[in-house]
Amino acid sequence: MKEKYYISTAIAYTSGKPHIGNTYEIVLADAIARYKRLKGYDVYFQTGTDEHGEKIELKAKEAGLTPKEFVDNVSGVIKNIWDIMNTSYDKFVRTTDEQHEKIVQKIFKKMYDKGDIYLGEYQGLYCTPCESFWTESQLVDGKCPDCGRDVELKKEEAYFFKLSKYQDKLIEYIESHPHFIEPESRKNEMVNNFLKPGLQDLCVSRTSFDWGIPVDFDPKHIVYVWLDALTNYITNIGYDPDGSSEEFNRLWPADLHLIGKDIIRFHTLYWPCFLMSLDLPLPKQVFGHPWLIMSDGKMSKSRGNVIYADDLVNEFGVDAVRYYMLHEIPFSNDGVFTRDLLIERINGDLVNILGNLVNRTISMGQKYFEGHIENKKVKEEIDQELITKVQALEAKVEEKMDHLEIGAAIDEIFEVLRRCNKYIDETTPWLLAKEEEKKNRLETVLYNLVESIRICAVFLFPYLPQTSERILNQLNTEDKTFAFHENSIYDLNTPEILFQRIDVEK
RNA sequence: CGCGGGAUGGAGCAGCUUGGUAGCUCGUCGGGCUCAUAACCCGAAGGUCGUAGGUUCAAAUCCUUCUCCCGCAACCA
Repeated sequence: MKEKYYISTAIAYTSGKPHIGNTYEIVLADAIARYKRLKGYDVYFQTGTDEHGEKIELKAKEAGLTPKEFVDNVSGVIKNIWDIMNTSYDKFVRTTDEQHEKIVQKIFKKMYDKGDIYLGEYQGLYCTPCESFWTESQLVDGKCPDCGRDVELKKEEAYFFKLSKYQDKLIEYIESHPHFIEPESRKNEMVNNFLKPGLQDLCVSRTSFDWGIPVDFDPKHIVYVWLDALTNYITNIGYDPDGSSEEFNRLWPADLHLIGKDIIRFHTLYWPCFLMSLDLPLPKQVFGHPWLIMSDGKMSKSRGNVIYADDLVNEFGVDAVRYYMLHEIPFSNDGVFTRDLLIERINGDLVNILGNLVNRTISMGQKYFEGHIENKKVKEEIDQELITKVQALEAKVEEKMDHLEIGAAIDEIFEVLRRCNKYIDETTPWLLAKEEEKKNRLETVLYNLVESIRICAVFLFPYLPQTSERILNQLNTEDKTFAFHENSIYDLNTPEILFQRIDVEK
């Protein structure tokens, strides 16, 4: 019985087409999911779209569509980009799915019956023309940040969730599970800004708009979007207050919620409290990843610096874009996107180190042995250095991946690829080829290279799935194991260019 | 004094927990090689590790001051 691994991304808000920064998360999750599968886990990878809320109601109106028409379209656009990025999610969920809506209503009712949700009065600073509530910190010079007009204190009937009831239990959980919130700086923010001062009860219903899930026993209230959105992680795997499915019992709790650093609060405070209210275990880890930003700051339409992933894929190919996202963004700092840097990575890493190595090795295999390579075992000391490095790769990649240091894991693989290039210089196959009596030594050298490249290709699969398959295909092998085999037989295919060099005009 | 993170050769980063030759990638310069996508390999130059103090035989690493950058500060997602 394989061990399960449940990973999720946040569900994307269907307010518009996601830009490259918004696309980073699904690629990151995909790399982790593929890696875990490679390591033998039974992975369940869920993503999807979050489709309710006032903002969408407004956007739909602007577009002259019904909210449902609007989100059907945007959800499709998002799913399409996820597919263009070659991501291997198992389920794409939508908060407008009937089943989800039904369970959310049941969850709300269950919390209400339990006494964790109660009817109260929401008091806030309200801007009447904008029909929005604002917090004091959101105000600009004490005025509405949208229109600049005065705000007034307004009261409204609303349902509240008793966050305060679970506060101590949550603090205890966070303290006893030091890796629950990653990176650590985010944990500190949550603990210091929210938990230490004390959690206020959360308003979990709205009456100011209609596009959402109605509270079934009081339909003028709409379920708060976050209660609706967060529960997607359980409703879509078979949670039901009246009896959950076997699948749910197998998958829950999730192993990793991968989310943007901007929504840490919802996932590490509200979500755990909701789960405790439902008497469910908490997810094992929430990782608030950094952002991919432009060199001139955050991407936005008003700045005119928006870049979409599908455009880049059309120009450079999916694996080049994946490589950039996965390699350039550090664990806890934002990564900068520039076109120049993308081209530099393609030429410097994918073309020079990886593509050229595969190409020169296979070319020599064809040139000297017509593609047929066996291990003639005419060994020299220098071989072992390479082989040892290849054999150590699995543990090194694992160490980085366990800490979600994706870029560093990729570096480990490229380190071995560099070592292969060096090995070619050290063994000078073109000189061996000139002497007939060194033919077996030459074949041994090529064998070591081909086998090393095979293993690197296997490890590259989570990050560059297409390239990994192309390499294995060129090597004409089905062997996807990690170990360095001594007795394989290769019949190489003809070499083809993996990545085309990008010419930079100067 | 709200809380937290950061400041390391031209660029981007690692090292700091467990003080003791400052490491990596790119760039620059020089050399080698020719199997390969003008790719690959070797070598060199370049850093008072933000500032000022302290602890210590010894500090990028521990403590304190200050400066600058960034994130968070709840009912928008």
